[in-house]
Amino acid sequence: MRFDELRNEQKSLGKLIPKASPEERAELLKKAEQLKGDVKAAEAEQNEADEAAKRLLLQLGNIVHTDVPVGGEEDFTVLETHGTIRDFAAEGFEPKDHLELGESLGAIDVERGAKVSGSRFYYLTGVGALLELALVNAAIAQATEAGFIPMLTPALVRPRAMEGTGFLGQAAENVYHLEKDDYYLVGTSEVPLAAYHMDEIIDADKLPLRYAGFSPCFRREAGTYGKDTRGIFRVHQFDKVEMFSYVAPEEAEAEHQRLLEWEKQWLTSLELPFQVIDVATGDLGSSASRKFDCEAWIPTQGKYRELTSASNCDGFQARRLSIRYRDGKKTAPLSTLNGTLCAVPRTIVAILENHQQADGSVRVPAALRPYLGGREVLEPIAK
RNA sequence: GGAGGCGUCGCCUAGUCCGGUCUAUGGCGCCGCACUGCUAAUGCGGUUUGGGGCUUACCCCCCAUCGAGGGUUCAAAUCCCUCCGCCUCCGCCA
Repeated sequence: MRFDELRNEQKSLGKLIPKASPEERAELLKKAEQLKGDVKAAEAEQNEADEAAKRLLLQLGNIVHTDVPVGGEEDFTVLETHGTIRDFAAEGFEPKDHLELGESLGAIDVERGAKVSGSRFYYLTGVGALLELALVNAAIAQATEAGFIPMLTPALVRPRAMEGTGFLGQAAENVYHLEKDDYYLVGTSEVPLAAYHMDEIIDADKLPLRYAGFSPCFRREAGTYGKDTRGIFRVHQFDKVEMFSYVAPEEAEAEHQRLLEWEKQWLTSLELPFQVIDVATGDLGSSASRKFDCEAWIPTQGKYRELTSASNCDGFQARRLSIRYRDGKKTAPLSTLNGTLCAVPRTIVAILENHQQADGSVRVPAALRPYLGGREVLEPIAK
């Protein structure tokens, strides 16, 4: 018999006991005692089934949008191209890579980063440190202007937050875990921003909710040995400004486009040439139904590389984190979306390489100057 | 790190000592209706969430839910254990 039926029987029996005469009472107690075992067994069975269903549900990835190109990492579709790639040959000099530039500007120190913390760690020094602060301030200013609420978030989170955002699936090997305290180091503020409204029901008229998170990001970069080993393109720790939206499901696709527009606005203001790609199915991860990346041109690599990424997670994270919205009488999972505004090291790479000049100096894009004390050019320092 | 207090269906709150009469009290807010030139006030009703049954739908019925999970018991908001969070005091610390 089902648990709720047995339980109903047990409850009605329980109501009779206090009122019963002594001899009736003994009889009832005997019956109740026998029922106890049945109830317990049925409950255990129900719990087991619930657990199994939950486990299976957590293994499911999001459903991919039908327009997403099918294939692996290389099978993306280019949607748009913006800006002009510089012809350094025509300008009469060979472009230096970001590390060479960064070192001569006194902006980047990877040697001491490696000495202190190991490979893929770095120091931003002098003008490099100022450049990060300028980028972060400019990005937060743009997001705030667009209506995002600025947020400084925890970088250590509980397992539930990590699991709920979908980072303990196939991406788990890239996540740092503090075993002693069972904390995870977030790889993006998407995690604390999504978990922010965990277990909440949000009134429909409060949507959309938009947050601009700033946090350090930690990535183990397991499985990327030998990839992007020079400089600060791929590192274990960096800072990032991230956009995060909670919207009604029917608004998700439009919001995805809006996030992309804000990313394009940002890269355009930095005067970087870039393309927008529709990421292929094999490179989506478990939580996104569709992902648009903005890739900036990196002169010394001769190709476009990912700077920002905007994902539509639909109800995937909301279901796992139990975040719903109330529209009239009905409550239903809402949709969550996230998009990079500024991942600092990669943005620095792109700025240094694209805006370098023949004498080794780097031109500061106009939009960034107010955040760098009006500085127009970063000059190499004497050794 | 040490000591103590606390966590109740939006918010506040009764109930916990002493288990069954809890189908969780009352107030606020909110929603609906009534009434009144309008507003206000007043009256009546409703107002956690999830699952299941019935149903065109509504209604209604059942189960779970008193921070979470275990345990004791015929029976747990109430007793016991573990964990989480908040508050107060002490210690330490940017």
